[in-house]
Amino acid sequence: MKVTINDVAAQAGVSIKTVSRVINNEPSVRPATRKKVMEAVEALNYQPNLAARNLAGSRSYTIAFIYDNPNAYYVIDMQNGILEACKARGYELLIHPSNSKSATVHDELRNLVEHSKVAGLVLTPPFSETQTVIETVKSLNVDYVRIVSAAAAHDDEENCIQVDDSAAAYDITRHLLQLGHKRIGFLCGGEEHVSTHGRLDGYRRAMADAGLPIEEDLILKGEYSFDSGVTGAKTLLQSANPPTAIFASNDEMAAGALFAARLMHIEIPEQLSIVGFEDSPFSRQTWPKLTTAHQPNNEIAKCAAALVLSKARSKGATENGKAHKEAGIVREFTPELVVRDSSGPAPE
Amino acid sequence: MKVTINDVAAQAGVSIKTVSRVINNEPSVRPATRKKVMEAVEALNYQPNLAARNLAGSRSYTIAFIYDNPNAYYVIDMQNGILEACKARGYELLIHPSNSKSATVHDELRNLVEHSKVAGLVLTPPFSETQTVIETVKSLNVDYVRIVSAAAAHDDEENCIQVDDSAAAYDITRHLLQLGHKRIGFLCGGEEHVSTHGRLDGYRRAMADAGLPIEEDLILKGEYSFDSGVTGAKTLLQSANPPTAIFASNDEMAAGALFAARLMHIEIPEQLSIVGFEDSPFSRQTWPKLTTAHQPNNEIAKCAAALVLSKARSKGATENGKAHKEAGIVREFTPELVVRDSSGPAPE
DNA sequence: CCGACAAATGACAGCGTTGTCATAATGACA
DNA sequence: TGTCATTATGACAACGCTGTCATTTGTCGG
Repeated sequence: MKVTINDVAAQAGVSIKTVSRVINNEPSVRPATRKKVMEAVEALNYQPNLAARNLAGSRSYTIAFIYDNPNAYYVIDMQNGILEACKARGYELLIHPSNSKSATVHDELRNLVEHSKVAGLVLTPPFSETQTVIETVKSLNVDYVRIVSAAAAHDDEENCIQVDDSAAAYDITRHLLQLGHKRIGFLCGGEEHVSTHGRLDGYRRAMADAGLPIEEDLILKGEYSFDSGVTGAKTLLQSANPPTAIFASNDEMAAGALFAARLMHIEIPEQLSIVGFEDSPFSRQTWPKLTTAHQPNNEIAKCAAALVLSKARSKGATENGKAHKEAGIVREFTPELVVRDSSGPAPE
Repeated sequence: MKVTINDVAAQAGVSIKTVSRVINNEPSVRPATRKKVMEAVEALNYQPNLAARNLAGSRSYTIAFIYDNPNAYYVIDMQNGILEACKARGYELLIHPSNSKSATVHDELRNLVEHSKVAGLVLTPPFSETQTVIETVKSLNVDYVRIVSAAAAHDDEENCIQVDDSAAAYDITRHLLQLGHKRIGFLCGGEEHVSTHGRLDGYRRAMADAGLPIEEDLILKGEYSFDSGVTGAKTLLQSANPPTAIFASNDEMAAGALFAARLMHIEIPEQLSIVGFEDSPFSRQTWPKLTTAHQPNNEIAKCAAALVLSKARSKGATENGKAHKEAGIVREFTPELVVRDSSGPAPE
């Protein structure tokens, strides 16, 4: 029923240590021996006991996923991606919701790393972009990968999976410009998100490249929430000279903007274009369906997890500091424009 | 830095076995000794090593959360609730997305239980309501708790946390009836969900109690998705004699119905009332905001996890089959009506 | 105050793996 | 063919805890 390393060793006619070497991909095993062992492993469907590995070994077979993003879709997508990567490599995942604003973040992380002996950390925004968090994980001497908006990588690219918000926002803005819009309102996300600044930057660049003036009155602060989308859109639409299009920094805000427009009896997209960002499921569940930028969260997370695992494993296996770049790990993503029904030609 | 049971034993002046007894709440420890040990544990901030416990002990300190519900909000709420309960008792959580329709469910679960040696399972719908799954977990001789719609508990109440969909649906329907609606359309969820039948049952009872006829033409099949809400609502609204209210089986379908009404230029709630079920975040992000039934998923999950943990622990600690009902664990929930803006008086 | 019995405590052997170090096999070269 | 360096393999302890069983301590009746 329960097959241990001893069974495999017996079946292959070698010592358990040799089996251990094979399953851990250690050197100094003759190809013939390796093959014998592999066959035994296959035949018995042996799977190493994680608890024993964790206990005996110096490294652990668990990574942690840390997040403090309230967006359920985002978190689930990320989590599933990470889970896939873990499963593929026989690792376990520790889920750790947190709060980057909490004063005890440092102790919390330290405790997590030291007590649970995790092999690595995957961090998502805004947690991954918070200065105190970054400093803490660096000081903790643990492998980690931060999923961040491009600008937040700083000089830590090797530990980051970057999302180029600026480029994507540039594309979205250009889409609106090509539809003839000249006055485009911009609803910012929360200040603490680096993506907020990246998206705004993309907007500014696109406007500038089109030779259009940037009216600061059209740029409003917000916080990636439905309510802030409502408020922001109302403000823009009630102004003396309202914009013909609104670029909301995420789908939730865009849904809020849609809501506000509905309240004010403004037809979308005839009288006003609204675009979002992220392509979360409900960008297809609004009326009209949202034009947005597709962010492949699942894929991003998979790469992040694969990267942190490759770090953790290479450290264990080979001491020589080979760069050991694993194939198939993309380190930079640019969300792609998805045109749906909430954007149309500028009125008049 | 890393404090082991040996340190505690030394500090308290007892053997490690006694410390083990104390932290596991085993009998046969003199109160004075227990106190001494507790103090040492406190002083050193000792936390047992999970890997070692799992390896040495017959029981494990990990429970698994199994789900196949595509609703991210639902899953996250549940997950957070379970996580809280686990943390409070020093357990670890294994996340296991699955698919109740897959043919390999049995092997998958068997493998999970036997290989990972989990102490218990928490199952959510529709996974928890699938016959093959139920049979499998029963045969596996593992503690489990199914979160289910009341009717799915069958004769397995001791292992269920029940949600009384029927009662809640009754309340919602009565709310519409009190607003003067007489012809109420009903959009069903997926057949495989027991909640679908419970909610329909509540609707039927409320109609019957109000002395109103039940028109089968007004009851449409669907599948808890936005799209099926759109389709169902369109069908109802385009019929010769459309209803004045639509009861959608969940918020996502209700959002779909809202979408359809919008397409057909029907004013909500003036010309048509629409209600949902579940009170997921986007019931507040539609226009108008949805009248729905609040389902306290986080709380439900916390109770489910607490229940499975109390089962697992009581089995280990005391052999005598004490019922050992833990305080504060609610086993039956009835979602409560939340009136927002999508329901209003019947027209005319 | 003693023996008998129960309660409390501790010694020690695992749990299934990895790490360390000793030993054996292999291959190159004289 | 013998020697030495090198690579391959194995024996055994250790990881931090729990389970089993022996031992000690305490309690109570006589």
